[in-house]
Amino acid sequence: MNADADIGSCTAMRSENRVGKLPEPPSPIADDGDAEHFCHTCAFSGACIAVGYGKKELAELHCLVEHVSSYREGEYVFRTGDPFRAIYAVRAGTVKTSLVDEEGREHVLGFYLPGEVIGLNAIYPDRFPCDAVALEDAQFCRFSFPAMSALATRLPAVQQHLFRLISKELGSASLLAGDYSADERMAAFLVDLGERYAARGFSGTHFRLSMSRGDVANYLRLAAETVSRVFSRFRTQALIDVNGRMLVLRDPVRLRKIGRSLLSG
Amino acid sequence: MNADADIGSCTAMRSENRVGKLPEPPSPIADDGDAEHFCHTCAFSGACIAVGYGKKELAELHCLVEHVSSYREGEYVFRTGDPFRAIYAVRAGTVKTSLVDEEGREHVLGFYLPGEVIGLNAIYPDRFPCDAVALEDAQFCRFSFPAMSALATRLPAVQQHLFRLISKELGSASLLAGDYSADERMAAFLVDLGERYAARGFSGTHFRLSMSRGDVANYLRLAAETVSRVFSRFRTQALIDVNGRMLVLRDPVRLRKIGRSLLSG
DNA sequence: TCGATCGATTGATCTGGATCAAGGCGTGCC
DNA sequence: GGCACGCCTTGATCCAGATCAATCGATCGA
Repeated sequence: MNADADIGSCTAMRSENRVGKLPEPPSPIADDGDAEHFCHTCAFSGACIAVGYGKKELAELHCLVEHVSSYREGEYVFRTGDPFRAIYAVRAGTVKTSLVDEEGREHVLGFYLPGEVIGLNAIYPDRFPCDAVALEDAQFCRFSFPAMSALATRLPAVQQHLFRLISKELGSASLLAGDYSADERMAAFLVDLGERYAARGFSGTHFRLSMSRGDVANYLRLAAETVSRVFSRFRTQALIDVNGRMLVLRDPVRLRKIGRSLLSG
Repeated sequence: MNADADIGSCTAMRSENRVGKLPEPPSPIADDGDAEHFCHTCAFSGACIAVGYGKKELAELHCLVEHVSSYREGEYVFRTGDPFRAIYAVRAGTVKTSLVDEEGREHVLGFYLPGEVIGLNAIYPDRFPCDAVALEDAQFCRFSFPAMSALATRLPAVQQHLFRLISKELGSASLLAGDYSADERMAAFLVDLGERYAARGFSGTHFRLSMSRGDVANYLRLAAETVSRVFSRFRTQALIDVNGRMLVLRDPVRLRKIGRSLLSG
């Protein structure tokens, strides 16, 4: 549904999601721990790019990571209009991308979890068409896009990966553009989030929403009150447990059924 | 707004749009006429890829065109689930892409004019995630995607072009996913269509809608009746003239203002 | 400890656009 | 020519979700 995209995966993560019922889970971090000893700090030694590439590719990508940056909650990774130079792999934290239209209304484009990539929509206009804000303290690996393209020229696997990355995000965006009910959207959103966490090695049923109700609402094209109401309804239907931002998917199967039109489509 | 994308442009078109007030315009065809003598019939000799590449690239791309196909109105170029092998450049006619969800509801993803490319959203799933139907008799150049990728590996310009193509479509899809009123959507849609026609050398203010009201409605997430009503309202406001499917943008400036949140964003 | 502030929930009401319904109009076919 | 079928338009009504409003915590700084 959303941009479930990663550069080569960063999937070597082994971190356990220690969430039990509704305690605060550890802030997810994409860190492989070992696996070629890359992606340790994502600084010089890390590329957050592991699975699927050989050592040669790894070493090359490795050199691409220009810079690892940390941002505090609320800080901007980039802003609308900034010249496009690089894409960013989220290493820790969650990012929201959004744009403010001519009327001053905000439109949330997406939420990005550790292991996912932001900035791909900037390639065409050659400027960032949206803002990217850290919803929690976050870390990123910054990849120079020109350098990455050059590498892609030499390594077909990298090129292919980039194509797939953008194409995947295109598919997600198109789906979200469709006409669906509030329940369908919410269910699909929750299941999708769960699956993305699960893909990173975290719990797919117990997690913390790092964004406000307002952000969820905006993303799903709903009002914040509607999001609240749907949560309540889903709770009385034993589909989920919500406690503030802590969330438990109690019946992922039924949720998936509700949101099926938007999922895996 | 929509996928205003072309492979290298096909822009050498010189065809005049002979539409006066509301007569039937010629069916737009992307044909450069001369310019390296490519893209004549788009068969063996044409690649529909011209501007920006040197002769070498042209010659190479040229060889990529596997196949030129003609479709009658209503025929499918590809269907949901078909294995992804190639992308298609529209040479003539208009194409609608759409998907049918689990509930059986259709969701129109986009309309593609001559010079634009369909199939890019199939890269990731490696299958076409939607149907593509000719809304009028149409012609396409078919490019093997593996071959194109291989070429992109050798020719950075081609790679860059592909990245931009997908990224552009991603931007359009995200915009459309936002929350806007019926008027904003319609105005933006009309202006965007006009601009895309204009970019191909046709009139940007006098053109024929090749899709039904129902298709426009579905694309804009509205009911067909609403599209009709907005047309009527825009007409009484002297913004447009509509006569069946013939359309005149009488006040593009004001239209653009109405749809500005969705345009050039 | 006390406000103050901000986010979330819940209730009451409103409304943009959907849905239902009834013609009109053009086009093609017999 | 005339009929039938699709598409489009227009009017009447309905409803999902927005908006307005009130309350209830949390969190936080003084």
